[in-house]
Amino acid sequence: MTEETPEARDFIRDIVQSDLAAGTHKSVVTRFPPEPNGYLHIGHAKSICLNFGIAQEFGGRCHLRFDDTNPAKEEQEYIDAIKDDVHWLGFDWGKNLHHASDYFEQLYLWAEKLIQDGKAYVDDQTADEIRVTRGTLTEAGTNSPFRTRSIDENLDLFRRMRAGEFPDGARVLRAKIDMASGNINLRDPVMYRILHAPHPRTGTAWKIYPSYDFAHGQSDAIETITHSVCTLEFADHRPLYDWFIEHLPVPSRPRQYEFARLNLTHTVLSKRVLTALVKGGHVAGWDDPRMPTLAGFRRRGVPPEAIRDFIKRVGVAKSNSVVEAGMLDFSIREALNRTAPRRMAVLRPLKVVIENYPEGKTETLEAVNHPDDASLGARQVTFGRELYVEHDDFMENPPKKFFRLSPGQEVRLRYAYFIKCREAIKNAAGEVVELRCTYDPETKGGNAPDGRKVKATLHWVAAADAVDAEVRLYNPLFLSSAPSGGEGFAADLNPQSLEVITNAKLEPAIASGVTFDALSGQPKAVQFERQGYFVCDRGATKSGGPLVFNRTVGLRDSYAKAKD
RNA sequence: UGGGGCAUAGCCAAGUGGUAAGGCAGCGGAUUUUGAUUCCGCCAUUCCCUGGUUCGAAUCCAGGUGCCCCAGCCA
Repeated sequence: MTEETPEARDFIRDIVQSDLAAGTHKSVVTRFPPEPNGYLHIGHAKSICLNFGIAQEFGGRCHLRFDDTNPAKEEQEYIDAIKDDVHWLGFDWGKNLHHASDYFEQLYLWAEKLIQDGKAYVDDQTADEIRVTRGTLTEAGTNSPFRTRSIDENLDLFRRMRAGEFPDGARVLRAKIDMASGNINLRDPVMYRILHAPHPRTGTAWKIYPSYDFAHGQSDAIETITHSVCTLEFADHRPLYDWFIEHLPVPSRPRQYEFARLNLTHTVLSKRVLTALVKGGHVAGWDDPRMPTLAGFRRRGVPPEAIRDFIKRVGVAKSNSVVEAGMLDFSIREALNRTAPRRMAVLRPLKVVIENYPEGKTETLEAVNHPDDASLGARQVTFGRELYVEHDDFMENPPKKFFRLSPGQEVRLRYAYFIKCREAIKNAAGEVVELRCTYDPETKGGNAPDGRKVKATLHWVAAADAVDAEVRLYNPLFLSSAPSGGEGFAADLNPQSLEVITNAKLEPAIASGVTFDALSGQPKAVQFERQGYFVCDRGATKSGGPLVFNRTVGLRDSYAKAKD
């Protein structure tokens, strides 16, 4: 029934497969290593799907490992949110939850070993001095005056760094590699810095913290990670990754592979900018439905399978690319189309009075819940003399290809009757505020016994039992398709990214039964016919107040497209 | 000659010497009580450029060009 996009093939999976075939590894072990300094976004989803996906497909395992080596930026809130999001996306690390901080003691011991081997030294230079002596992209650096310190002095100093004897920034531990290397990462990289900051997990136990470069590869080795997959910008670090692994008695030999990170049009996937968006109040939070965060997508009603499908379609390669946001919309619609029950909701109501329908009378009509899936059943809708239709579905002076309501034009009200517009009533400002129509009682259910056809079918809601709701429509966060994410990013923000409609009219069956899943409490997707997919926003729906719906994604609209 | 990476359609992306997959978008057309869905069909004589090797090159060789990343005690 559900058609899965064919299994992805990519250069990383090819490597895994041949390593397995060659017996290099008996099973594959990967890891997803987020730093808990922000929420996960769809770019992380690519890494999650890759790492967990490989483990699943090849019968291995994938660890969740927090790369928590910088307590100055990391917070427990982010750790919790990341775990939630990975689970929501559909992956499970089982017992394999790890933290780089679990290995602080081992890492420290290995640092001492490097000192003892004459491959690391304590540098007393200031950060500025280190920067200057590192050289430039085209000129070699120069050796630190402390580079030739004795092993004993290095050991003593390093132990005193750990003991907290020195203030932040006073000294660092550096690997002794090559200040003239063309690869700047090899110019005696910093392994440890002094940081008197409490850590979310280790508290105040440590006064020094390992750098990414010294922590990551060794953590991989400790966990017997076979394939350490990361993004392209770390390719330059691979020689350093290998250098530490080669010079240390680590328990396994992981290999690093790099792929191109995901970029999406009309948004930004940089933690720096996303954090600024939240902290600057440009959005309502990390889970604002306009955010490209997993939390944002979830709140907007995007099902996790849609994100997985999208990631699968995008593929994995090494060339930088920017994927059109429309491709994600496609995956979302495809997932939702299969499962979302249909309902009628009028977003911008225009009152309709059926003049030849008896005053005070109502009747009940049957409407199917899904046109292609009878198992979803049917529900009853009320029809009466006064109705609401979509304001956009009426035009007083329609252009050629406008098939909807206009004076004298007959259309079908879905599941109900044919109606014909007799007159449009306007207010003092000349705006159409009400339509006077007639209906054909012979067309009950929506077909004319005489075989005549109409060119449009409209959704509608009976005034008698319409339920009021607020509906929030979301549009791209940024105006330009490729926002720079630079300093002035705020000027590029789309002022129309959120449209709030406060007077929508829903058929009552929306309020009862299709809003939240009884067991999981998750919002249930519903299609408002001819408009799009929506979910109830529980956070915004206050008890006693009107329901609040978020538009997940609109339906394709070839008419709107043809108009432009 | 700093180091590293990448160039295949509007956007992704296969292809690894045998004559350019697939998806998204777009464009036609059929079906349709959602201008939705579904279904059919079209959409690169050419793979950044220029030479070369070869019966044969997107794939191999040489030389160019363009774009991305790196000078945090961030990851």
